[in-house]
Amino acid sequence: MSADPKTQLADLLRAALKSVAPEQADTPIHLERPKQADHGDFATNLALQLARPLRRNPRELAALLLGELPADALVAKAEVAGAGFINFTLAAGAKTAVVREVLARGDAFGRGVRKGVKTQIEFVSANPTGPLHVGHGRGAAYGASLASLLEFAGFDVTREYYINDAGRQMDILALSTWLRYLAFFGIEVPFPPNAYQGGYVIDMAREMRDAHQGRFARVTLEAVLAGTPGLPPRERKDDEAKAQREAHLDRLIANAKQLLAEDYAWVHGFALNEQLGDCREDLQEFGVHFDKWFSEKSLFDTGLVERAVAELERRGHIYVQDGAKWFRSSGFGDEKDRVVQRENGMYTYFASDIAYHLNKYERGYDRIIDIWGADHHGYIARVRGAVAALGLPPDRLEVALVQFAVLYRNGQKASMSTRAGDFVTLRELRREVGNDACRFFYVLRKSDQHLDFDLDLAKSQTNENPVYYVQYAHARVCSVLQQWGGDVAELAEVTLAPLASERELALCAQLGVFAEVVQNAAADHAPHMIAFYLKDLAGEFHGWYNAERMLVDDEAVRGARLALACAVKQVLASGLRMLGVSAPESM
RNA sequence: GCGCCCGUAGCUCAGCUGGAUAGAGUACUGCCCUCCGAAGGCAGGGGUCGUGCGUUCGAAUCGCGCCGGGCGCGCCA
Repeated sequence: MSADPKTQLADLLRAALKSVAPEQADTPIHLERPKQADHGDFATNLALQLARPLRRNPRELAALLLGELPADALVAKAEVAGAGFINFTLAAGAKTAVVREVLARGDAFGRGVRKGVKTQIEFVSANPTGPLHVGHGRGAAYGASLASLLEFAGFDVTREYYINDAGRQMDILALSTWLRYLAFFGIEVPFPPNAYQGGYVIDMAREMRDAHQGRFARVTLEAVLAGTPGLPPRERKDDEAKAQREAHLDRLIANAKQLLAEDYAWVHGFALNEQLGDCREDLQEFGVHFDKWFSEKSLFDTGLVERAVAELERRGHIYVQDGAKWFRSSGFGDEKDRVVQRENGMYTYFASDIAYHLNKYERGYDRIIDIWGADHHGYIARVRGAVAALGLPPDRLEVALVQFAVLYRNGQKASMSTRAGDFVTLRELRREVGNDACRFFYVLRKSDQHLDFDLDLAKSQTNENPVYYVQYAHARVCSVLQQWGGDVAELAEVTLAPLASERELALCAQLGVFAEVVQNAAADHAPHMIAFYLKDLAGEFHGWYNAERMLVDDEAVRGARLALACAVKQVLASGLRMLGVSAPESM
């Protein structure tokens, strides 16, 4: 298979460059697609770049380069323009050739060849303490799309979810569930305002009661509350009151562990499994798949957390102060040092995260991509620092930040606190808007850009969602092909000479950039570029569709046009697939 | 206070890593279904790219200073 026009042109230019200026033969050759049609199909600023080192007029250099350009059937016209650009117009045959290539390669068209680059992507990783909300949804849609995109670009991708099953938040969930459960047996412990308020907690408590009756209720109100500092008045919002509420909660947890003894692990595990199961189901319905669910707790069970901290210590990056162990992250680009092991002997979340990243490296990934909420950006320096301190190459670790989605309802910001139980869940959103619109909408802007998610708009005006525009183009092609009724496979052999109108050639050019868009989007971690590309491609198609008929009597014209439409359909399907959006045959 | 992100059409956003006359969608105006799907197309108005310097052949894009907005700065996770 011949190389694509862009590489061929670059080769021709390289040859010309070598004879015009051998000493500058390494100058990178940049070819771009001009915005204006009369600037041809490709343009290069090579002469402008050479002007400075060679101390020569750029237009003269451009003319010299053109003089030395080897003749090739690919190029129909090449001319010097503007300040010293060289504009190329391709032969019509070179432009339409992409149609045959798409039809020949099918799903594989546009795929990159970087096989063997092991890439791990970790995303969502929400605490399993309640339903996923709209913010998690964005991380899920972004991560899943990026993973598919990288895979399409040729990387060997593993998708991973990190389960925070070892921390205080899980204890709070277990406690919350237990307190709701106790209420069924007349033990009415005042429900702490900083425990999980959501109705799903009561549902879990009810399940516990139905399955186990009073097994976990052989306690008294006094015993549950023993030693707690009590709750400050609701209206108090000062730091002291907050600290007291947290202390109250911690004491309740301690009491629960003591009173339930071995049953505490059961309650904890029950709540975890319920929420994790719900989360998995939710993501699966959303078309988001994971290859591995990695437990934070397992890092403790296998002793990796201990080993990671010990390794940092061995390398001299740990010191003790105020009874706690500190990692000297300030020596690795962080703004200050961080605690890894508390005064009470407990490891911090940071410690297990160091261990987790050590584990990722030990599994031998070439690229490790973490997708975090943008509020974690202050966390990057310390994790990267820890990686470096462990003697691992920090360049392999890439962090992509996803800004929160801010919900608007009736023009008002909607609250999204999980603990308050007042938020819109991903599941609710999916049911209202549909998975396709949801996935597309989420990746329609750069991930590090704030997303104003207007619920009313997304719910009530689904027909205006751009996803339908792209899907409609796909369905239209399917519809025409069906009415034609011929053998699609034969279209791959058809002569493409009848494709000559401006619209048809522009459409071919659009198909031709697909592989490039994929590579750029992959390099930038930017699946939104795929979404925008699809919108553009669909737009070109709709315009053409309205201007020309495909099912005409002239067999040659009909064949060529159907072949083009078929190629468009293929690329639309490939792109939509990357974004986790369906490509319907009819709608 | 320090750090990161952002400021482009009335609104929501792109802008291919420095290129030629800054683009879509939406909204507004006027057209196009006896015609493969009108969830579509065509045409039109709409801009000091927050702002001021600088870097160079050339800046929405790179650097610095302001102005405005978001987020983060725990022995929480």
